[in-house]
Amino acid sequence: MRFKPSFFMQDALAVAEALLGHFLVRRIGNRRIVTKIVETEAYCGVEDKGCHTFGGRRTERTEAMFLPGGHAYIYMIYGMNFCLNVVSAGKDDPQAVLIRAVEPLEGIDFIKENRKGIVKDTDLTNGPGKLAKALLIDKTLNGCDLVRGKELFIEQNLQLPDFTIVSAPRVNIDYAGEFKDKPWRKYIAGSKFVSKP
DNA sequence: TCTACGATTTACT
DNA sequence: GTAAATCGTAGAA
Repeated sequence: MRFKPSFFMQDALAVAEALLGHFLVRRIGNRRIVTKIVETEAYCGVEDKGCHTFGGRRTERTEAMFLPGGHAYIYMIYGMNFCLNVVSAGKDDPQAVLIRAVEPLEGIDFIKENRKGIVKDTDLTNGPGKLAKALLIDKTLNGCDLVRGKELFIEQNLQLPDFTIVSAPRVNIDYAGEFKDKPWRKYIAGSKFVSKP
């Protein structure tokens, strides 16, 4: 079952926590990958020094973050990896949630083809660049609709179990000054599939 | 135009 | 533990 668009209109911090335990689905032709979101990071917009849109920066790269909540913001990092973000809050309020790690549920064979050489199941999708590669996510999906989309979308887990949410500082944003220690990384306690336990 | 560097991964010591 | 890989983008010139 899909979320209502209004689910993504909350601020990034709320969406980062609310997405945990729900499903990220990728469809390519008749192949299908289903994963569970286990780790996220909130990037809180113009106020947040760690965010690409800090100070209202609006460039070609960050344009997708200005879309209404529920769209995808995908960018290349270090010349070799892509990162998937879920745009949050309203139009022209450029916040986003970075999907840092997911747990493969369905289509693991397909994921293994995309992640050649990786043997351990827990190493397939435990990092933003890794999961992008595993789900064949690249810039062609930038700006796509994760609420109504067909190739890449988010589904509600109607049997969401109880779990504890751990808050921790975000990763690799040493340049963010006083924002670098904010506990805006969120993950499911005890999950074997998070990037940094 | 030109330059520096990053919301990372991987391999190697 | 450290470092290389690798290139689009932001910001400066």
